[in-house]
Amino acid sequence: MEVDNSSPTEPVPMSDDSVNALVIDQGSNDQLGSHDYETLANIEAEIKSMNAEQQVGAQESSLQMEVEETPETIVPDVDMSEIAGNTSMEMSNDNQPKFIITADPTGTFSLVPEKPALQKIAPATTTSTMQNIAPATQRQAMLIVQPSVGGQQHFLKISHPSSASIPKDQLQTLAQTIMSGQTPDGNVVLRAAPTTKPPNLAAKTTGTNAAKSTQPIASKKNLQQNKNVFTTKMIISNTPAQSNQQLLIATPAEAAGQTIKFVSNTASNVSMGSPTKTITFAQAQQMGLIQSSNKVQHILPSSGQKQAMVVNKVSQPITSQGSKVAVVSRSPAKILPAPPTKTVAGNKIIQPNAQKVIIRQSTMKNTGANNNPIIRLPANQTINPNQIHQVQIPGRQGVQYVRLVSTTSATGTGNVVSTGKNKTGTIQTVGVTQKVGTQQVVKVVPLNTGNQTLRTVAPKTTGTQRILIPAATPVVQPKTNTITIPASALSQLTSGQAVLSTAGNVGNIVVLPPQYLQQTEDVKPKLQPVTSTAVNNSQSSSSTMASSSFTESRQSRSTSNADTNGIRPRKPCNCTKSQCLKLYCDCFANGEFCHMCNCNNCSNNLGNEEERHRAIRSCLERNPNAFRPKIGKARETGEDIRRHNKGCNCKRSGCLKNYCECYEAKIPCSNNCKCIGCRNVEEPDLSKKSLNDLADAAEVRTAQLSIGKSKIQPSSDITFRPPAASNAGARQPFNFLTDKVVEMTCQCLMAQAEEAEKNMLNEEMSEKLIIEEFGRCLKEIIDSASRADTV
DNA sequence: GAGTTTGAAACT
DNA sequence: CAGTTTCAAACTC
Repeated sequence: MEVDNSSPTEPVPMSDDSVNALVIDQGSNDQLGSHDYETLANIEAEIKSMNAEQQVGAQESSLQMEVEETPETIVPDVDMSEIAGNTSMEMSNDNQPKFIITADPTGTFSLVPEKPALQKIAPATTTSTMQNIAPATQRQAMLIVQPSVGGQQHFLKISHPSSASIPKDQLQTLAQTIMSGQTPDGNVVLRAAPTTKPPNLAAKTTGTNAAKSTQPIASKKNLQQNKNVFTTKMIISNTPAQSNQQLLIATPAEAAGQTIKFVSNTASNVSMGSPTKTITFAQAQQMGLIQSSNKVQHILPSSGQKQAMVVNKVSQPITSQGSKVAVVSRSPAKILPAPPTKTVAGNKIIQPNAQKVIIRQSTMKNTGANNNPIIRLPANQTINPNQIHQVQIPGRQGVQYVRLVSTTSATGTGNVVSTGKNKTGTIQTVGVTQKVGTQQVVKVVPLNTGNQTLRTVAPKTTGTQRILIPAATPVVQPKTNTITIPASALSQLTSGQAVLSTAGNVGNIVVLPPQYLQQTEDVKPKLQPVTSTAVNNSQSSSSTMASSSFTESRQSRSTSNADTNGIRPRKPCNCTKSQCLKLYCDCFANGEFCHMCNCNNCSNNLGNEEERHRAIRSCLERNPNAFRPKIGKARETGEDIRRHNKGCNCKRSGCLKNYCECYEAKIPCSNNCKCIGCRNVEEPDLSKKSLNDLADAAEVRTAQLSIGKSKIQPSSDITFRPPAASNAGARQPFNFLTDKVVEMTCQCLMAQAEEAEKNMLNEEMSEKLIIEEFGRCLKEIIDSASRADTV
């Protein structure tokens, strides 16, 4: 899996034995400064005594974001009105789906519906889960950036659960610490340090934070007046090494107005009306909440129903003290296709009415009935960023196809989006892949059960952030299980394919076009892409790419097609008649939307979703496996080999041109193939080599004897594969008597005859030599057949 | 870039 | 299921 290594820090080695998908930078010295701890502790103490504020705070904003290191969020790329029918300009609309990307104590990330997640951090609705995650003694503060979009005035608010006041200087210090990821005394603020400690033990940890309370700068009323509030939450724990520590760096708002709000994250019961401080954007900048314009996420008011979202993370200074910085700058993501009425200027535009996206670290365990499923990949498996992974999620019917997106951060995380269908409807999942030592883990969480698709968003020029917003509000609390993807399953995944519907034969398609992948030039993959022998199960055109650099290849190929946003199509199609709604179209076949293609009359886009879905259903009716990988794995001679599931039917290309799907996938033809005159055989095949030698000998002799012009091709280029045979009986020697073999055998015999004649041998001796030669040829053929039979 | 070849997909 | 047609990619010039 390709990793976006834009993080300024080196990844921390991950433990192999853990299910942890991600290990976040941690260390004893990776802590908040004492000053910050003091500040935070005070804040936390006040948070304890507050409960409702946080809920209100959560509800006030219709768009909540907790931005953390490498979130991959997907937002509706077009027509937001279509997605969120109930999304009004009122940003306080709470009907919008909200999701939180969480990370459990072990570092496994997942995207979960906001509601349950919020409950976990909202003490007011005390539940067992919540208590488990946010104990009353837990010291956490939450920083919420809420851009007020609907109103005329735009504020940057810092609300604190407590009514007590926070000295301005301390508030500034805290804010700076949070936003910059670095404390005034040089310490680096790290994201949660995953430990094996269960979340509910967090309260037992002794924190040293001492935060002073702040004076509210904005009232809750102000918050409510701010419609279209964009909220970024930052949860800070008092102890960095705490298992449930959550430190999410808020994304600063732009002048459009945001609110930074401290809300309680504890379960304490305190009356509402938590004070909120409201400051202007300029004030915020002054205070250091917003560092600079180019590092600030801009959120612009929506001017229409449609909206796009570009989220840009706050640039975090890199400490020169060797400390680790968990939060790094990210480039924005862009919703695609971009609404025609909107232009994304630079990388800082966020159009409102977006739905809530909360990215936070979770304190949930990664196993158990109430947890999100974790897909554990074999240690020797490498995740192809563009590959579809077939996942069977317990508790759900059908197969989930998970596509790993190459937005991996320095910590080796990436997100996964999938959709599937069960009896209750489509289940969309979002997961995060991470690499722990040699093991990769994908945690999958269903997004909703509605019959709606996820939208895609393309990152802008740099950065790996994605926004994922489900179209439907209904959310099911996922059953969390651990799923292991065997190597064989991985191998059956097809790169270039997006998420597909599953068992139901029909279903939504969640498309995560590879061209939307992060394509930072300076980013070096951390999780190495598959090797040529691994899981380059590419289909059709995509398979021609070297599997070891699948993404890069595609990128390099379409560099000229890169738009201003750096979004490159994986491989533009040129369909003219199929409307890109048939499998002729590679984009469609790969489950992707056409983007920057050269197709005519294209309907493979969001604007024709209905038509597209119909086409998908049609394809699935014809062939339920239509969207499944064509390249699978077969076990032969004790080892897994890749092979075309269906086999090719080449007749004239000799399976040595890219017309042949096997050849294109760089795999030898197999028994599944019905090709004629196949020469796409495995090189080390001894049987083929024997025949090759036979042909070689024939050619050499023919040449030596100058017997006309041999049609035999150079021996080095000749390999034979017996005619297609799907059963063992077909491996009989006579099946090897192809025309060419016969021809070459005759050449050998003729050469022998010529030689005998040349040597002036008598007829008897000549016959003897010829017969002996014939015997050798037959023996070669038989041996080849017997050897091939064992393969 | 236009025309040809090729084989998968779609159709009958 | 087999034969034919359609289609778009691969290939050639």
